[in-house]
Amino acid sequence: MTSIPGSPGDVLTLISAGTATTRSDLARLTGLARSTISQRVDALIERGLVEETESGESTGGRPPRHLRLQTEDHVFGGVDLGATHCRIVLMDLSGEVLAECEDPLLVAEGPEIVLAHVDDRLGRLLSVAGRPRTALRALGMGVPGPVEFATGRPNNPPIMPGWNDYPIPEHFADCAVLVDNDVNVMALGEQRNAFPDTRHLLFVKVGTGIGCGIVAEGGLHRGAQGSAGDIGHIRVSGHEDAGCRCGNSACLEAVAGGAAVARRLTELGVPAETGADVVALVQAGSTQALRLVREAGRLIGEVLAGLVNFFNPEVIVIGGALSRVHEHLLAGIRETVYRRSLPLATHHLSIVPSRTGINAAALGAGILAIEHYLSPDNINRIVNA
Amino acid sequence: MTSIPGSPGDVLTLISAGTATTRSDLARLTGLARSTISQRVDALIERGLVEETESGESTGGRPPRHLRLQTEDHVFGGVDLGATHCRIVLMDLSGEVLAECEDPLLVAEGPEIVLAHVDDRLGRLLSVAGRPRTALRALGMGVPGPVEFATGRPNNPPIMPGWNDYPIPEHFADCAVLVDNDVNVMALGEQRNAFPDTRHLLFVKVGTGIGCGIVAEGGLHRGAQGSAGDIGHIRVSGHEDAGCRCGNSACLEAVAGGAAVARRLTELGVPAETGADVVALVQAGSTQALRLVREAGRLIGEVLAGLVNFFNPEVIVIGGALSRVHEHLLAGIRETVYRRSLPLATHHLSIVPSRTGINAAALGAGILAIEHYLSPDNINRIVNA
DNA sequence: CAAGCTTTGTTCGATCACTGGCGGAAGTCG
DNA sequence: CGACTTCCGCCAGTGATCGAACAAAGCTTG
Repeated sequence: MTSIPGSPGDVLTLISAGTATTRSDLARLTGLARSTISQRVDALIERGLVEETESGESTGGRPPRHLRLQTEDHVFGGVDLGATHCRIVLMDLSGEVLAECEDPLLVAEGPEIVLAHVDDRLGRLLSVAGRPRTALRALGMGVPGPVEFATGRPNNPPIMPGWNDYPIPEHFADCAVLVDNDVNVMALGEQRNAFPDTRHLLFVKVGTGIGCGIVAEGGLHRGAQGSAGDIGHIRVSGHEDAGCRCGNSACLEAVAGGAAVARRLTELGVPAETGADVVALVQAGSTQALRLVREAGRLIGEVLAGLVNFFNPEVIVIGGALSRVHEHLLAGIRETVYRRSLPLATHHLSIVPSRTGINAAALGAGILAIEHYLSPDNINRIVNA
Repeated sequence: MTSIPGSPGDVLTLISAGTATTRSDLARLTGLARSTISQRVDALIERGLVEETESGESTGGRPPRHLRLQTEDHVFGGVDLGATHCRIVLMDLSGEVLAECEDPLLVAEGPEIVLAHVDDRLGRLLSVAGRPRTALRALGMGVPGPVEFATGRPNNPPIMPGWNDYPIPEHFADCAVLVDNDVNVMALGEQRNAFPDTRHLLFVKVGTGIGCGIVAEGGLHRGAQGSAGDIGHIRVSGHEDAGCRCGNSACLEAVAGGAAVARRLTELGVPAETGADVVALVQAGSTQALRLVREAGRLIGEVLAGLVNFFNPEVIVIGGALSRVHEHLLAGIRETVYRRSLPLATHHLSIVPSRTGINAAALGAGILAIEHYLSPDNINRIVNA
């Protein structure tokens, strides 16, 4: 029956979430008989999905045998494709990172070259971790542009020439491939790692551009065309003179993105080109850079204030290149959000810097892959096969 | 197992959605044996949830016996509580309206008086429709303020003095009561009635204030504190002088709400007090009123443009008092949204006037009640009892 | 320290829900 | 009018789940 829990997939979900660690736990939580649970767990162990650890502490009777995900036979890849870099992590079923690497790589080289590079590095990571290629179960990938998630095809991505409508998953045979926007996977990674109990979260990436990943009801919100979260081109007041590459003016990105801040710094006589330059200047103690970063925070805060009223998240995470000087950015953001949003929406709202940092996207992409593999439907299919 | 369909609840869901109308349909769709389906359907018929209509058209063999929701034994109430009115509809299990009424009623009279009125009118509607009180299965209610949906308690509602934290459901014994914000139920009603295939929809209510109901993945998004959709206090550019009752300035509501438009009309020498006055003036051919309504549309459009980028809905529905002159309001909204939002997000976006009109909230509230009653969990409980 | 208690996990017969084949019902088609 | 098709109920067979009894393993207590 619907939502009568207890299928192999549900049992595994409870184990993977850490909600249940013993057979008794599972029986209690699912309401199934202990004997049925034993059968299910046996099946999962036989398929290599679960393993027993040695007996744990007794609570007055026979000590339970703890269960956990089997971390040997299954590995997953998380790929963070940026405009100028490629970062890959290899993870086991529990989300532990087994190996990682990062290389400079221009996404503009086109899908053939870039995906061949990914394939090559995945092979190297597998051998570093000592796992056979056949252990690779699924691959998650975050790319810097809009994607039709169902098919894994980029949808007119502005900074990925040659990738439009390219069927990325077909490049990797015998392995499920999930492709999503980079900000989405960052949001997922941050929520799963740092805020597992938070059901509504926004992840704001402040780099050259500005984007936002949306977690609603614990899952990613991608919108009708998969373009949700594109907040870089929302209008901010009082900056009608700032033209944006999108053709409009006063876009958030055109006044508060890393490139925009760098340009304004240059105008003030402090030469800077990229967001990284700005970060360096702030860290070197430039008061002008600091002031502009804080001002950028205020502008981002103005947009976020509206989104807080609209979406009512519990947590807003700030990530991306500029967040390395997050104290100043956050100060500006908080200042505006708490002034301009409704008290009911801000009362329990936290605005925090990213905890997963530079790994956010790759980790999130890996989690996307793991969760796909662990989805009850998929597990039931595996067990019944 | 999870998502193996076929429980009585799932069967009923298919029948109620019109996805399946015969036993064979159900067998095909669920994958269960015909004999099993027959059992299930028998149980549903026995409980009075489903009934057979006479045989339909043959497709070359024995004609199927069509099934539909039993509309006699179950009725549902949908209550639209406004600041100054109370509208109630009585619906059967299929969503058909059996009776309705509307009375002036000040929500500020407080919960005791208002809910006693609701109770009284419900009784009258039941007798008009010729159904016993015991047939009332659930009650949905939309109220003009934020609500903690899980408990049905208003959460510091600004225009509902005396209602803060009042446990509305306790007022109606022996009947499930679901209380939500009025804009939320309007969004739900519009989506279920007019856009059943649309999974992401915004319903914007333009009245004295401005609010927004959010349908994401086919369900209502209420946010962390249930305050999602409160877009009336998002800042619009270029109106720093407009003070708002919330204490800030340049709020959307303070420049484009019905009261704000009326005030600006008065300043231009055309006396008006409320949104209704504005509507009357437009209908009477006042070019100044028309111009201001269109301008209000542009301001609303500016905010919506940002939300379209962020949320990426498929449909935006415009409702509320001012939408009676929707041609002019919509023209302004469309103008700005299509100019300021990203092409990918606007390409398949429709911006349309509400089809359910004045009944939107009451219908939506009724649907909330019906869907609660028809939820697979609840049906399984009923059938197994 | 041995007997009893508590909690965990397994075994196995009983049970119950689902299946799928069969036949009857109720139409269409040639 | 008979052959065919589709729909539906009946019923024995099957397989998954249950629950009671049992075994395991540590704690508790006299």
